[in-house]
Amino acid sequence: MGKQTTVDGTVGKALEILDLIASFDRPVRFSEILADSPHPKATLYRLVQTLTNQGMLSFDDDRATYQPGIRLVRLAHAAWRQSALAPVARPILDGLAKKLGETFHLAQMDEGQVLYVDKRNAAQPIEMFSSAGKSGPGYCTGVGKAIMAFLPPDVQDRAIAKQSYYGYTPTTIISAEALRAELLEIAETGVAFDREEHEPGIICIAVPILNSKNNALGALSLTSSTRRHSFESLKAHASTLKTAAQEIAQAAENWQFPT
Amino acid sequence: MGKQTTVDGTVGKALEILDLIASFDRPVRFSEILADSPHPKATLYRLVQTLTNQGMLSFDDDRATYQPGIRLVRLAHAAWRQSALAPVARPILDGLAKKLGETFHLAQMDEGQVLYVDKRNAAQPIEMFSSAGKSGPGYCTGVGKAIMAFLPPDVQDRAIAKQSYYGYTPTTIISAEALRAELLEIAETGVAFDREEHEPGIICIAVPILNSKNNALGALSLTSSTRRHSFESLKAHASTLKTAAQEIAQAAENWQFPT
DNA sequence: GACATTAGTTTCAAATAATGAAACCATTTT
DNA sequence: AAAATGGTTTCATTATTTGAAACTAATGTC
Repeated sequence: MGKQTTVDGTVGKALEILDLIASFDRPVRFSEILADSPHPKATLYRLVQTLTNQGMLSFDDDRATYQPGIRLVRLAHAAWRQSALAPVARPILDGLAKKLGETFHLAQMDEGQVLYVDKRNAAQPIEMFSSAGKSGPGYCTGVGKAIMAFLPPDVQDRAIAKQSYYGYTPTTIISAEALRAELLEIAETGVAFDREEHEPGIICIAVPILNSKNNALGALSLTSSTRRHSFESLKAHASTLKTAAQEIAQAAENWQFPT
Repeated sequence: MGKQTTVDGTVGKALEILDLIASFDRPVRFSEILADSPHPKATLYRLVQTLTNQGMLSFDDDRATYQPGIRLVRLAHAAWRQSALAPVARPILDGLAKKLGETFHLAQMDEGQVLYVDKRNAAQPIEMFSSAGKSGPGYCTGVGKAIMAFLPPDVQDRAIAKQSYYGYTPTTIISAEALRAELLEIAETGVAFDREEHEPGIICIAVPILNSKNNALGALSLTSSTRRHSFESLKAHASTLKTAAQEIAQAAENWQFPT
């Protein structure tokens, strides 16, 4: 009878509020949160207080605004270090960027959303959190499709269902059926493309990083613009990317802990 | 009667567990968490389940282990972007690193702990989350002392009380009284030093980043080794650092949002 | 300067969710 | 086969959360 709106008691509600506040992307006043939240004033008030006490939100006394707190950054550090992929992939990404002078992304998937966990750009110095931690849609990015194509059926179904299918550009995939068809093809070839589906002029080739069961742990992509590359010239990098992805998978698999 | 052990209901407990799991710094099994937690099995079990459902923890099916989840990384991205200091300080840090070819840290304080929010190293490319998000003790680092010296009395008292005073090296400050004395001095001069107090051979000079009320928003430091620098040569950078800190403070203060 | 409005905080009885001892199940060990 | 370990579920009890409403403080209006 209808979908469970995912709340998981008080903790769920509190985290929902965190998300909400983060989504504003600027300090917000209590009343703004209230307007966007389903909770009554008093309830929200106490929840926000708790989060603030806990350092998950920080409160600016002068401006009376809330924003995501610094405790999150500390926790995320632990998450990142352990997200099997990012740390082990670093040397490999470095190598790719140095050798090819292109822009590479390492991404994982979280609830149908692509989460970039690392990025290399031979030209500019690395950006910090400003790019790692960023997230984007799964259905219209190379990495997103590469990952989705190699997900266990049930997880894949959920991921497909969670996409928005908003038409960013004329080539964006705007239906679950079309996405399913493309995922099948990607599962065959092991390579995904972004054909200006998210942003005009931006194209990319992506390959999944697969574990021993052939499930995607993440994906690796080379991003470029239509001015720099044609699809043919992108395809030329496919095997290099595949090799790198395999190396990363290998390294991740081997990265076990002493017992 | 006795100190409130900071729990804030269910949400507090859940976050405590997150911290606990993060502190292991490797995937952990349920029983390991149980052993280190004050909660009975069933309670902990449900809490961990909730956190996993919520993506704050991720569960490895094969190994039956938990680790900090990827949703944290996404949230932290928002936190970092908004932590008034880090984004506005970027160009200034870049400039310092390029000009002086030294290692710089930008840090804030969270509950008496120093949290590094950015780092520049002229020699090597920037490390990502691997250094940003890292945290360290406040009482034996340059940035920690620089910040603590410029905290409102009540906050400072709490920060002083929360230090461990573990003697990392022979020069480590190992009592609250000694720390207080040094903080007074730092408040006078506006400059803090780490005299190999945290790690042998590592020294640093740090200055606070102050808001208009003379309270510390964070601190900026130049870190080096005893081989590269004497204290005198570090001191020579004091005014450069102070200027940079002022610029950052200025930029942070001005960084308001359109109304 | 009184009056109204908006924004934030507190109260308290009712509703709900968290608790944890114990039982249970599934593996692994002896 | 028996015992132990590790994880999961149950359910009556207990404690927390809930939210309508009352309240306070600050700001705006006439």
